[in-house]
Amino acid sequence: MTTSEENYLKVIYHLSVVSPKGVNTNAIAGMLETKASSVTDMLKKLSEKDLVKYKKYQGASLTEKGTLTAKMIVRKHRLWEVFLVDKLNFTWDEVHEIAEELEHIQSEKLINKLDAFLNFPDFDPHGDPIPNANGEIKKVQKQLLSDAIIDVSYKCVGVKDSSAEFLQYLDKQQIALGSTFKILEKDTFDDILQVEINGKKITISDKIATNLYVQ
Amino acid sequence: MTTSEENYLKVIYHLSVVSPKGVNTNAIAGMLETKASSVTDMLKKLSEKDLVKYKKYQGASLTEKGTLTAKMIVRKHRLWEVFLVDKLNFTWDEVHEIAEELEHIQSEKLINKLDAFLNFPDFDPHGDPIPNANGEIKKVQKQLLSDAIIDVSYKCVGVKDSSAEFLQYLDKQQIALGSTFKILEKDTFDDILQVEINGKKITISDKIATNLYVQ
DNA sequence: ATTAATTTTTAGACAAAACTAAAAATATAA
DNA sequence: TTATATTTTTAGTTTTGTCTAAAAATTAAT
Repeated sequence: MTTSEENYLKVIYHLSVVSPKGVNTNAIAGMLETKASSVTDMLKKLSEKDLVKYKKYQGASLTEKGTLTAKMIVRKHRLWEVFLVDKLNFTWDEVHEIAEELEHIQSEKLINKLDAFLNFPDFDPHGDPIPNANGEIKKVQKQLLSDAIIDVSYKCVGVKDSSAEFLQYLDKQQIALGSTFKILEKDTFDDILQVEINGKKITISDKIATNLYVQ
Repeated sequence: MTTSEENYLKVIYHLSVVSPKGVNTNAIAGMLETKASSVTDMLKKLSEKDLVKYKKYQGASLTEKGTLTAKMIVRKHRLWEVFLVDKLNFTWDEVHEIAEELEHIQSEKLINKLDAFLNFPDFDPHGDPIPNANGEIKKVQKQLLSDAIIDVSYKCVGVKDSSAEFLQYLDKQQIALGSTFKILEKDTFDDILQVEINGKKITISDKIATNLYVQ
């Protein structure tokens, strides 16, 4: 498996959540910052290897083999993120880029020993679930803060957007995984929320509320 | 920097210890399991980048910039080895291969944080010195067991051959870094040694004695 | 000091993964 | 439903790092 092939599988895996019956060539190209023609070439190659189901003009989806492979890459990515944050004291906005490299290290023994060293975490520093060694993922009930109900208490369990900019904004607002939320007021016109976070009252825009998962 | 360029620098760095005035094209090819013609191509490229001093038919040596780059790769390799052994409980014969991949992860911040996490180790699991963030290497007085004197007490501080086979053989003989040695008898004809290791008397062949560093 | 052997370099080709530009298929709109 | 727009694929290049085979330079040997 080359790094390039792995990156394609990972992107198709992530895009399949929203397009389960077939991921568009252009969508893949967009995620990988490459051209559609390059994607076509790679889809043929991955199809030959029985990792991707691909019919011309019909988009791509992962085979069972491809899905498991993709999950193992995601597993590696997220475990390394936990390592970087928990053990090396990186902040949650710094780890994605480094994990993008580390996820391509091959040894299965390495990743299973790392998993044990980290005490078999279920979630990465952004609240995303970590597939176990069999590819099983602990599904968890969560909703966007924007869909939350007034006066009910919630806990922040994840972010939808995990860009460095967004994460740094959350740091500035002192919002982190585990923060407690209660919506005090919801403006129906512009969707701006008055929220109590960890006891403090602040105003939160719709853009933030639609990118925070609570429980 | 590509992985391939880094591997060439690393090999030239290691071979320079024995051929300081210029490393042969064939020697590099041998270490990298590639062909001499490929080496010539790469030497030209590295020379353009001012990492290698290269004159046709004259062999290659590292520039100052190339030396520092090579040292940083060696630093990464050896720090990862310490991590694998000390934190993930790998054995010393398992770590080289994995470190060959990990040494190409780019982030400098990562490696410095890893260094701190490991408490700034001076030596890797095979007794080889770890360059610090400035490329400085703690030089240490050591000699081969084959050059040791009868009836003097020594401590094992490193291995010259760090192949998995040799390391596994040492494990079987219960020889590890820190083991104490005393040569009891030296056969001048076939160079076989009678040695006391950690209090136990055993026979050691010349091949072993010329691959163990003591102090 | 020539000749022979070895090492190194050049020249030309190839595979992987990308690209551009043009053609083909599909989707959208009048 | 036909025309237009968009998406996807094909065809042909490029770059990186490798290869083989042949030529050139160096080293060793008689």
